Amino acid sequence: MNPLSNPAGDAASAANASQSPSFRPLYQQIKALITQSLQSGEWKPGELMPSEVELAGRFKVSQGTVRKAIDELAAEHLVVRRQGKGTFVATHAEERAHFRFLRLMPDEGVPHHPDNRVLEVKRTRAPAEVARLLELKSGDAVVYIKRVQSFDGQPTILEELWLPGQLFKGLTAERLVEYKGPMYGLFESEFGTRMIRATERIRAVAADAAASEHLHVAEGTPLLCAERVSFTYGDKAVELRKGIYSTAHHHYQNELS
Amino acid sequence: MNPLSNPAGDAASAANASQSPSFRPLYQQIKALITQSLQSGEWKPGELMPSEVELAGRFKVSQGTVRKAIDELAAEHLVVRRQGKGTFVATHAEERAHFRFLRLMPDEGVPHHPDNRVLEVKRTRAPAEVARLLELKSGDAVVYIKRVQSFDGQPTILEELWLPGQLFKGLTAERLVEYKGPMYGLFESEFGTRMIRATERIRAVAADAAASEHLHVAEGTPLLCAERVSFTYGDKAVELRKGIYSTAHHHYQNELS
DNA sequence: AAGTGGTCTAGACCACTTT
DNA sequence: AAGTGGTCTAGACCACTTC
Repeated sequence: MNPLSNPAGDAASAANASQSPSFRPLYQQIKALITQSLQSGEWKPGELMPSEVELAGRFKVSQGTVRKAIDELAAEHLVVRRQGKGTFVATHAEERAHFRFLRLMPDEGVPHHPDNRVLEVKRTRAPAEVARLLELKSGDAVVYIKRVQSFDGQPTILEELWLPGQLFKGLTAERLVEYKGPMYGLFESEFGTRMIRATERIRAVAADAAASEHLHVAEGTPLLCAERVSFTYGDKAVELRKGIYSTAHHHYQNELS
Repeated sequence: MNPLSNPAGDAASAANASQSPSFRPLYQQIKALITQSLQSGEWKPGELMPSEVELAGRFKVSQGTVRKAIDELAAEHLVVRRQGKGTFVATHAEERAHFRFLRLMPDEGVPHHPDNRVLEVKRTRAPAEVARLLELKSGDAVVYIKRVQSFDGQPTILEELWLPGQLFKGLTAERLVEYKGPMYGLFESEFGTRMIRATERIRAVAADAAASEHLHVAEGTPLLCAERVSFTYGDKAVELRKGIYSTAHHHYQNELS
């Protein structure tokens, strides 16, 4: 009640009205506001964000509260902190940490001479299964991509992607081929859709005719099958990817922690 | 220099002597001290730890500094915080989150009626490959375990384990069978070795005769092969596990975040 | 009522980067 | 020198659990 004896309590009480049910910490609310600004593109991937003091002033809270909000955003890889420089919006473009979404590693060393060959890009209608996983209606427009990734000249990954047609209107084979760097970099810079997290389901399958042809292995060869659903802000599914990995000289690397 | 104008600077300066090179935050040092106490067994898995105020007193730092140290330990799953109750040493025993190390999930629903059948337990000498991954000398004593895990009566996982002989002296088939709950619970309560994190390498392989027999699949069937190295405190490798998973009705679940 | 972790603030100083 | 994030402290109050 008394600003002098409890300046902290004021802000907290004002925002939360001290209601026990539906209580939400101030820093969570600030975090949500910052996330909205990220989503709306007020600060674009790779750009410098306002400083902590600046944000504290804007939201009328202490720097410590802003700090805790940004701490969580950094832990979720939505922003990157650099001491002395500032806080930056995370980006898939320059980010060396695209290892976050590329888990297939050579048995020794690091990926060498990666090369992408686009086999097909077309606009079509979502099959039932795809629609279900992307939370679309069956028959909605989707972009379909099929490509092969090679390392050291060895074809290693055959993958198919489905993207919501509405979000990726101008996506053509040309732009896909032109673009240098990870595909998620293209998605975020050209189509304003940033992949935040993904879930994968991994199985062992036998090589079918297509896999045999593109990965240069005998039909029936055991291969890894990774089915990925990627999400953007607000846990909205925006990519379905089905990858077939040859694990003769590579493995799927995972950390349990 | 002046305690009145900078009470905070005092503790920090005293500990770090304001040396820029080799600078290490106070809370990191506190974290290391607490980790030592965890490792030494001063507080055992499942037990209640001293409160933050108590620890702050012991280490002669502010509660906020202890708090930041414990925050990181909680993020690494070494301890668990419970509001109103206190901070507890994490345990594999009651921990429902043994999903952290069991990534194979049924295609629908959650694991049902799990059942473990121990096929073999023996003490032997480490093969070169095993010794290398466990950071032992080739020929050192190891415990070898082979078992099959079933879900809903369906044999699904065939796995082999190698453990350093020195750490698991009294480990027999009987104790393994008697023990109810996850194996890591047995390891931590009976042998004082707690698994902290692990790395896995996943491949697709063809079922050999053994896999075919124990998992009831035809020879040549594609199966997942997960090679895991687990680490305890101080990043010391203490388990090598090679699992063969049938992915007919299950998949390896992974979160990319 | 007492104790615990959780939130919030204000202020000082440190480490790092740029001007 | 100035600005940024990073550390540390002290103190108040809140939410939750237990007595």
